[in-house]
Amino acid sequence: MKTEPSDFSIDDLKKARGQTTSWDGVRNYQARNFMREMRVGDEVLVYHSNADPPVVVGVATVIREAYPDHTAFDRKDEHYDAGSTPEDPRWYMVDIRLKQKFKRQLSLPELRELKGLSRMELLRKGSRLSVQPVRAEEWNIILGKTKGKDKDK
DNA sequence: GCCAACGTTGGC
DNA sequence: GCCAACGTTGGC
Repeated sequence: MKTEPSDFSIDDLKKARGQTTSWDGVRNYQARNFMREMRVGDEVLVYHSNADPPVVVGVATVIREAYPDHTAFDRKDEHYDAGSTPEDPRWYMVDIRLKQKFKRQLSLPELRELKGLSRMELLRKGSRLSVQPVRAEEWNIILGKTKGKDKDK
């Protein structure tokens, strides 16, 4: 799951009540569909986009499955969508809780150098999906790398 | 700040 | 249904 740290960072998640947040504001159908596939207990990588450098910063756990994103109903919200109503919601969100903030983060350039990630959605040219699937192999490579880096320090 | 890639909108 | 115009994302 991508987030712009200037908007909501992993440190914001860490400071949040219960280290928990609802992932509202997703306004892309594909991303929404991936969120609807999430199940309680699923783990997600948290990624800082539009950062310098962009980095994978940690892991969070899904603690509530998809439910209507009420920010779409709020006229004053920047993500308001008149096409989404409480009776017939178009947009959904999940709740996640911080599991782990990496001591050493993995930057996008570092990810590109890793073997076995060439098919990863995040690394595809022009990839903009803010919620995207991660294959088990990719997950293991990334987590293994953050552990290795932790030891190095 | 630039711009490529992508999604959405709306005229036809 | 096509596609040009437009807006957004996000790396660089």
